[in-house]
Amino acid sequence: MSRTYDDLALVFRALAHPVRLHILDLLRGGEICVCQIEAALGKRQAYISQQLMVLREAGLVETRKEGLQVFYRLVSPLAETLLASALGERPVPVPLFCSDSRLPAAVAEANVSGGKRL
Amino acid sequence: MSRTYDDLALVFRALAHPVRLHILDLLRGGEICVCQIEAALGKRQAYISQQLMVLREAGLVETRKEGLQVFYRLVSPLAETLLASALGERPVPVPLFCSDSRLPAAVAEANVSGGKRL
DNA sequence: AATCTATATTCAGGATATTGAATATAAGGG
DNA sequence: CCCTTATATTCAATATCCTGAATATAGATT
Repeated sequence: MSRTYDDLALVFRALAHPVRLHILDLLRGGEICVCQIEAALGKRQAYISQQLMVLREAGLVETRKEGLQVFYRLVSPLAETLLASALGERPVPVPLFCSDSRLPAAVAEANVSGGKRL
Repeated sequence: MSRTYDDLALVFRALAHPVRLHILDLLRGGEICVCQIEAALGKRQAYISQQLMVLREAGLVETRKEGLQVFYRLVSPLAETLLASALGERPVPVPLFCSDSRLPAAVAEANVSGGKRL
């Protein structure tokens, strides 16, 4: 658990970008797919994908494919802790209109978009 | 308490450098002067001063002059929290060979040399 | 197979960060 | 004053990051 300053600097560097911070903040609520990130941020898809690549290479997130969609999730306890310190504790994400536990995507979407559809 | 992602990114960027992280880690033990940082890191003075300038401009540290020496201290609660998360809680700094409270420098130095990381 | 949809990659430019070298300032002591 | 010590700043070269544009891939659908 005793990382070098170099290792830690790499983590901080990955966090040192407003768009990446925004993405990570969304991921704190649980796994979501790229299209949802794209919708939440209102940026071009390719741009989002570039930032996601940075987060992937820094080891902060991992992916899961489901058909055409790719779901991202936080996998770095350190990053989660740092985000909690920087952004505040996030209330437990409670699905607003859908409680089907077989559909993490739908649940996440409901929370991301503020409970739009479904 | 609700900072923008841009504001937070600036803080993370200041932390995203191994030498600056090392300096900040030293400062967690309390106020120390530049010469001590220089000794602890074994880098050129001008280089240390450059990194300190970055930390100053990011609002993470402030200085106090005492004769020829300049003492630096952490002034950002957020940065302190992030450092604690990344580096672990620091034990209360107990001076090893000197308990003279008029000499924060000596106290800090004792902790610096006793708390090697990396 | 052709095509659509979701996501990823490559490329290039400009912007910014890094860091060594040299120099500048500021304060204390003789 | 001059000198020494402690620290800061400037300059320049290189490296890295940022981001738009274009393109590529992989899976689903017809």
